[in-house]
Amino acid sequence: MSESPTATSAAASVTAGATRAVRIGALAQRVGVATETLRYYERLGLIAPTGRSAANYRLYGEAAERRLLFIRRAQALGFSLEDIGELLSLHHRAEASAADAKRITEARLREVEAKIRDLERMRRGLAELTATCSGEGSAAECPILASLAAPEPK
Amino acid sequence: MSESPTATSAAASVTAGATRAVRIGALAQRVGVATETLRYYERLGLIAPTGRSAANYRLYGEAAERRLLFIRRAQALGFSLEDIGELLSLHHRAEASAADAKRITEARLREVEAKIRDLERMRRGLAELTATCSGEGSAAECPILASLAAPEPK
DNA sequence: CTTGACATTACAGTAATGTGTAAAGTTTAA
DNA sequence: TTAAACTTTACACATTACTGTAATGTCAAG
Repeated sequence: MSESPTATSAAASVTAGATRAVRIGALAQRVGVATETLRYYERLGLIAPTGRSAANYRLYGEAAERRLLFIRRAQALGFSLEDIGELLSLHHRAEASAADAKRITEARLREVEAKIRDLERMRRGLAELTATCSGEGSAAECPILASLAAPEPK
Repeated sequence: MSESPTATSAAASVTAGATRAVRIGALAQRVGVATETLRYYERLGLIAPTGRSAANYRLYGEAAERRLLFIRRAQALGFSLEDIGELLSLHHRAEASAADAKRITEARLREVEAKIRDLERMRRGLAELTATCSGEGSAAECPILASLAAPEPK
């Protein structure tokens, strides 16, 4: 079985030409995610192996790494995996329009801004509470608990 | 069975004295949550019925409503139900210290602030992306997609 | 007496993004 | 050759805060 030029052996030794197919573990390590995550992304349709080895192992080309980096950057911006799927599909459908990508991005921006406003409101409320409580004495005298229990939350 | 002064009939008709026990549906409607939510809170140990009717229905006194309002106010400030459980238990344990409530509140404040910083970073990134894309042309020319796909996310 | 609204318990499902496991087969290095 | 490391599939579990369902029992009104 050692003379068969399977893609696996190519991954391990051949440095020539176009393809350097790697298995899932190697790809996962390169981009810093778990192999299970890659299979999960595959189920979601975000990424697929280029092919399979003779033993049915997933094999990935270089495009896979770029695709995963795309996913990570988009995640860092707060896009959901569903959004990311759309962005990826726009990315390689030439007939897609830039307007679609812009629409998705603006929608996400509005969501992020809304969430920031919510959290700012919480932050102000929490800051007020901590400011009123010296941390001394019993819970019965604690202004934080009193404020939460008050009939008028002000 | 009609002359037995069950708590249920008391809830329905008696207006005298200290107790106005209500069933789960009435309490839920008053505070604007679903009955399933109240049973869920009970499983978490956040609230318990004052007693049970002859037919084993949950019966709640006035304290229940105040307790639920406490929960809602704390939720609005971003406390998890687990945190809320702690705050509630501090609230009615006289020997508890105000420092505990302050510690929980400050921890929550720090989490909220951290989340705001994350979201601010996302907001800036998303705003930059939307600014660079006119929305005209094909996806191939879209600076948003180009930026996400770029080897250097800058 | 029947109908409809309300209650009970126990358990399964949702959303989002993974993580972990079992049982089996494959590849690599010593 | 053998052991360690890797991969496969299919499925269950983690988190948070609920929501829904089934099968059954109870209560008020007409």
